[in-house]
Amino acid sequence: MATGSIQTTHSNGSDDVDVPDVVVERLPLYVRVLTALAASGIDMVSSEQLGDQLHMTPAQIRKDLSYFGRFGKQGRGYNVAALVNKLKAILGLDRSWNACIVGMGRLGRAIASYPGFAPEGFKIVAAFDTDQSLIGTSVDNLPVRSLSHIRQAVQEDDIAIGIVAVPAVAAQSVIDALVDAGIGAILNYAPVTAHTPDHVKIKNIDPVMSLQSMTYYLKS
Amino acid sequence: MATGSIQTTHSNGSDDVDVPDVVVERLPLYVRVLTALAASGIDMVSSEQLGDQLHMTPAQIRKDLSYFGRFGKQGRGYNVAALVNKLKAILGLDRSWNACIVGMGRLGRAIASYPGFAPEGFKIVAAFDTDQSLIGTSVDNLPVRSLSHIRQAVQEDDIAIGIVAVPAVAAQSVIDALVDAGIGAILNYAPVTAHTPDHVKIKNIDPVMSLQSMTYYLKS
DNA sequence: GTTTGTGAAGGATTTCACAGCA
DNA sequence: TGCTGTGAAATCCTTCACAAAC
Repeated sequence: MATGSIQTTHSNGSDDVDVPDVVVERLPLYVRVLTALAASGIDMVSSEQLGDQLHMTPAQIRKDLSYFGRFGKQGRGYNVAALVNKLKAILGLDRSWNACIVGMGRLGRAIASYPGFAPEGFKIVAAFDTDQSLIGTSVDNLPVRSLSHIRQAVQEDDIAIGIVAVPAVAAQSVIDALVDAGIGAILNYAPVTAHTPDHVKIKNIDPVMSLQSMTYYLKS
Repeated sequence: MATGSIQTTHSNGSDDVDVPDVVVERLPLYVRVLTALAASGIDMVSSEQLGDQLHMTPAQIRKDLSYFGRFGKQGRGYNVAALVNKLKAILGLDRSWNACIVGMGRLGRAIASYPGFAPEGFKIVAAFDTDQSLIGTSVDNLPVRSLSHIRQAVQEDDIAIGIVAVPAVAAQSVIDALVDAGIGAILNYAPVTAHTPDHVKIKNIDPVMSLQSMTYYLKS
């Protein structure tokens, strides 16, 4: 809030809700490259330089940013540190988020052990399964609990994100349970097209499907 | 698809390869749901029923399919078995593909052990790393080789797909090496925006970025 | 001089709506 | 009857181009 706070001149004070999803999905990209630039000591950057790094047009970057405010200065570009902070705040990355994993088979354990979440502020604070032989065991000091405790855990531990790593056939019912427990977002590793109500975001991680569309271009 | 087998009635006489990427990316979704329908003994399906399953409009499904031919029958819908076979052929999924993994740290080993690739026809036939302490070890009977052998291996083993699981800082140079070795497609797990020439497709798997865009919608 | 922010233009994708066929 | 395939319309997204600001 400190330096040169620029109020959006659009409408009211709260964030506009008509930002296209595609724009929101690019913001983490900007955060990442800006963070790298800041780490290498660069403090101003133009949309053209950002476009070179990200292989996109400067106009798109400027347009994207313009949905949220005016962050640049004509003739100079953007202040790297200020912009990265602003974007993190817009994305809600100026705080940490609690997540749980459902499904502690091979995949769930690999996700639980993945060291990339914590440095970005995503803390895995609970793990669930329905398999009695897994319940009570621990993975990286994270005890595996019965799925029947999920509602209580989500509320007690302020869990906003559910990570689904169960077999395809179980995924929709697990997702229903997460929604019912009051989760806000789901990262789904199960190879299914799952459905959530409008107020719950879901994103799928599906390497097989990614491969299956690339083979189209593998003319041989 | 090779030449000839699909004729479109478009006025433009030249062979049209202009199927939008976004359409190609939805085809694996259709293959998956059609495969499930076939397994449950259903042999005809309408675009409306498919739309219900996939949460998309029937018109979009019909439009997507129309890029490749006329597969349906008015009043009846689509023959499930015939359509899934046709789509698999279009995507190149009527054969198997060899892949290699570069980077056999924690993530690379998890990918190598993932049992979801082989049933879909993606065979991981080689693994590479630069770490001398890993080279010579095996993961699930897959020997880890020196990255310097990659060019030879890609050609000898007919490897079309490279899976990148190295740290961010090493990713672009590994990708350059894969391109140089003659790979056709890359599945990149490293959190970087990497660049490839136009003839090499690349797709990124980045769970952290997926989370970072969902938090935008979690602001309470 | 440089570069932003943004209306307008252009392009891509989705949806509509209905002719045509089983 | 029911449903596909597809031009046209509508919507969404990207790029252009330039006034304004530094």
